[in-house]
Amino acid sequence: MPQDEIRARGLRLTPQRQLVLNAVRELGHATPEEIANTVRQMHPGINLSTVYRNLETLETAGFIIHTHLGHGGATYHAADEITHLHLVCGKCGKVDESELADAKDFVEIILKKRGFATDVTHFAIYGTCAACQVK
Amino acid sequence: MPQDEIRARGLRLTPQRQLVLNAVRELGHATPEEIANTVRQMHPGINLSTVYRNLETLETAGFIIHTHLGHGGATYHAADEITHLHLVCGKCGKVDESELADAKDFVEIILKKRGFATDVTHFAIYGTCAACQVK
DNA sequence: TAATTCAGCGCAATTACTTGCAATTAATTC
DNA sequence: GAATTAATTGCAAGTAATTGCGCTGAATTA
Repeated sequence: MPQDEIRARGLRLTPQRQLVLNAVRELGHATPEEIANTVRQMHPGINLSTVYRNLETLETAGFIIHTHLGHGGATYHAADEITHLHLVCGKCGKVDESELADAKDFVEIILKKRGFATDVTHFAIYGTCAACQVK
Repeated sequence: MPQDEIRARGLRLTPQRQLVLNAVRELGHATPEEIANTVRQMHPGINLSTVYRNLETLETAGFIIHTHLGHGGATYHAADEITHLHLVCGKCGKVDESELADAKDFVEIILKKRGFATDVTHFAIYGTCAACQVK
């Protein structure tokens, strides 16, 4: 439970912040609009700018992560639920998954050659899924 | 020269479209605003919505690519100039590069295990650069 | 070259997202 | 529990990006 962790970072644990984090966890992949709608079920008067600010604060603190699954807006998910790589088909938009271990050698090559510590959980991999390659 | 290629896809080759493509090539990594400013040097009255639409059309047609280098807006670059992976440091924002060949084995694993054909040129790799790891 | 077609344009409206600021309130201290 | 501090909020304004629509013009055809 990150409530103490939120306070440990000098942040306030406000009801709005707790609700935004809960909504991100509950929804899995979610747009800011979807998160706001979920939060409004418990807190009807919450302002959208409050949701956006909390999303940014929670991401900076490491509790959530955002990715751009295709063009347009970002989607958010809880950081501790990242257990797979996201494979996003550019043709049909389907999101498949692959084990983090599949990127292990690749991550080591980049670290050795460039000194760059990759955060493989923080990006979606674009390409074409098996079904769309047939077309 | 993709002028014939643009027409081959049933698209018109308008002066505005040509200028947008030229601007993306000239600027390398560029935001829509930067692209619009460059285009306006040759075509002062062009509308920003025209720039946005042409960016989307050119990307759909495969001439340019956009990535989200960090939070916020996208940046665009010409598709045929993709020769490296982009390594984006989440701490200082610096963009480093690594050879496409470094992802070769990783791409093969994903294709074999998931049947997913990765387009490695279409994403930025997030993490921490060598300098920021020292901190 | 003129007529025709319809992709593309400019404009204004709209949507998505961010920011400045005064008021509120979570957390701390006494 | 009261006083204090400053992070956070709601609101309105502002910026970034998208969309609907009537008109324009690139490309085709005769």
